[in-house]
Amino acid sequence: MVTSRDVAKLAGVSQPTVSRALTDHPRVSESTKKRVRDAALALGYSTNAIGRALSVGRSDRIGLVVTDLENQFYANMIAPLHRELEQHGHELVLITESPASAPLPERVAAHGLAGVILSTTTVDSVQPSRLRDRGIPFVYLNRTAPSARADSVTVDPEPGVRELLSEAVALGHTRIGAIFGPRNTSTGEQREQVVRAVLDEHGLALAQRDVLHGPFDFGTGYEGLRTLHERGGGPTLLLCGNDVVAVGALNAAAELGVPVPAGISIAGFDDLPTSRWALVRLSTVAYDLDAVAREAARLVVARVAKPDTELAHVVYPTHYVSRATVGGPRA
Amino acid sequence: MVTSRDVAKLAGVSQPTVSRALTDHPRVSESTKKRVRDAALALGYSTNAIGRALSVGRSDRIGLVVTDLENQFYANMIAPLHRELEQHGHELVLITESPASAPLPERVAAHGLAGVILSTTTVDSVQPSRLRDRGIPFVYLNRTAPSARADSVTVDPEPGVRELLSEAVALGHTRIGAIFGPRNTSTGEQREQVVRAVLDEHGLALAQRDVLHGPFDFGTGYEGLRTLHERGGGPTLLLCGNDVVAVGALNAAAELGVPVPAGISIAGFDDLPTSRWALVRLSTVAYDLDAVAREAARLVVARVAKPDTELAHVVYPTHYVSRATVGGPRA
DNA sequence: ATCGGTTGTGCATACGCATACAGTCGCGGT
DNA sequence: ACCGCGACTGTATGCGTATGCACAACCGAT
Repeated sequence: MVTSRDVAKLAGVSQPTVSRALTDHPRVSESTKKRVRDAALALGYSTNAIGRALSVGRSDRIGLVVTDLENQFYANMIAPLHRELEQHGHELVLITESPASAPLPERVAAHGLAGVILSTTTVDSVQPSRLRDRGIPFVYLNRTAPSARADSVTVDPEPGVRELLSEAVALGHTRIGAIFGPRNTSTGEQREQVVRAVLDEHGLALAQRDVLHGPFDFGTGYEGLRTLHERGGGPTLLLCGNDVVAVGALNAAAELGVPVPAGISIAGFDDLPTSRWALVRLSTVAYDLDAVAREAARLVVARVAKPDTELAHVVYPTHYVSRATVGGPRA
Repeated sequence: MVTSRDVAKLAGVSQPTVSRALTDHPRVSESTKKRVRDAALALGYSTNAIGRALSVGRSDRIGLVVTDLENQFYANMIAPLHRELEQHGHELVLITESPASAPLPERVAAHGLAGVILSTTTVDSVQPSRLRDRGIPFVYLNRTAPSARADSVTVDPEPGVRELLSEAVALGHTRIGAIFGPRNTSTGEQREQVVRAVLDEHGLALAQRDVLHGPFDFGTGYEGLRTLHERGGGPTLLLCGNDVVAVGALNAAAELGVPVPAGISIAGFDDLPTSRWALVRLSTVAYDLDAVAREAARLVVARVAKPDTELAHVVYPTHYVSRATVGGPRA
């Protein structure tokens, strides 16, 4: 392995000078900088991230903590996050919150992460307060936790939900059901509250029996629609906690031979790329998923660089995208 | 930050003893081990990965190098890879081969990765020989490069393709087209060769005008089907380089109002989870994607632990899964 | 010519951990 | 009683980089 000392020898300078030259320290003359750079290039040297991390006390690695990597929602977050972090010279480390393994704060500290992006659904599992105790910057992505003071980037469901329900009401839907996300989730609860509030404005309410809850995954939507179908005479419009759930419902409907939207209308939330497929054409409450992810990346990076600046709470708007899965209620 | 020295002080031993106790060194008495463990627990200590990595000369981090994180194929690899690596005490770092940034070997070395899983489509971009020069273990996932001696886990297209084409011929298809993967790809080339060979056994051949090539992405399938459709009178069965391409074609067909399989049959390769959706029901050449990914993870881990053991080339079989997108040829 | 100030570089050291080596202690055998 | 050996544990050091500090060289001003 070629070290900065090797470069130093070749360039005829000391090791610290190599370090300074390569980090563009102002107190190094241009001529030495050039000599050092040439030597580094000749030897194929690139500074050892581990040594650097140990020396400066932190790495350039950002952890992304998610509940479930299989989930399409998280899968779609990874690419934009990675791109943005890479541009800032950081790398992305994936972490899942498996209850089996060590508590997250310990794992994060042990891995020497510079910062963490929390995008888990369940609120308490990561013990954010203990993260703060350890001085590890973290940012909430698509969820918040008021008690834990940290940057966050979230989405405001209201405009999108308002548009969606206006259209639904105009189409004549009165019996509306929902498959919401898990109850202990800020995202899930917020979406549920907004839906109920906006429905209330229209003089409508969700019947108890038309409301289901479950994790934000395919199975929740799939099983949910089957449950409602078995009961018979269910809602004419089914609001889903997110697109993954909605697609699960859509697939169950297809299997059961229930036409969408003629038999039942289905709406989602998130506007994932798959929802735009001609095979899916999911009507959904949309927002700029890539921008949200990139913003989270920017926030951690900024927080890592300057831990004591004012907290940022970025909120993205939503809008309704009407495609093919919401139509008039069945006769 | 709590260090091993803090633990040492609390436990009344020296720092090296802490290190040895926590790594379960045989020459440390059970009583001191217990005292050290208790002290560590009391202080919430976990060994600093950076310090450890610098000391032992390598980290426990495995890099996954992919062409395109957006691609569903890679997205589906990540979860099983992560799980398997985590079980072995390694973590997963994502790396994309962006031509813009530094050459991969330098980046890998700089990040201090213990090993690398190469799952890029293009063969030469990563310069595997230079990886070997630097002594960084790497493993090929879903591709090979005969010149570079390294472990690999691949898939044998033949049994699946054979089943697929038997069924297609039995159904009466004679005019068969294909959208293959990129030409400079081991996976793409292999699949193409096998298809041509098996077709040849049936006395069939691909007409030049019915064969397209392109990257393994949605757009390739989408544009490909549109191109064939515009020309008119195309093949009755379209073989796609992988499921992502096939789904692209499927969506184009849906937009164009071409019924599948009545208007055209479409087959894929990989059997991604989305291909099983009731909305998709893609007939495809399948293999155990999770097992392939996990095997790759196991191979790097083993290679990192013992760099000089014999090379492993694991090949998984394929089989054909007949769902809804392949039927008899149009009249 | 002398001196304060600036510029550029080297020296020493620290980061947290692991490990080769040296040392201590206690035990059993003669 | 002495020696030797094994069982533990401490000391010293190294991994590769960054950085505070000291120092040398040089500049311009008096």
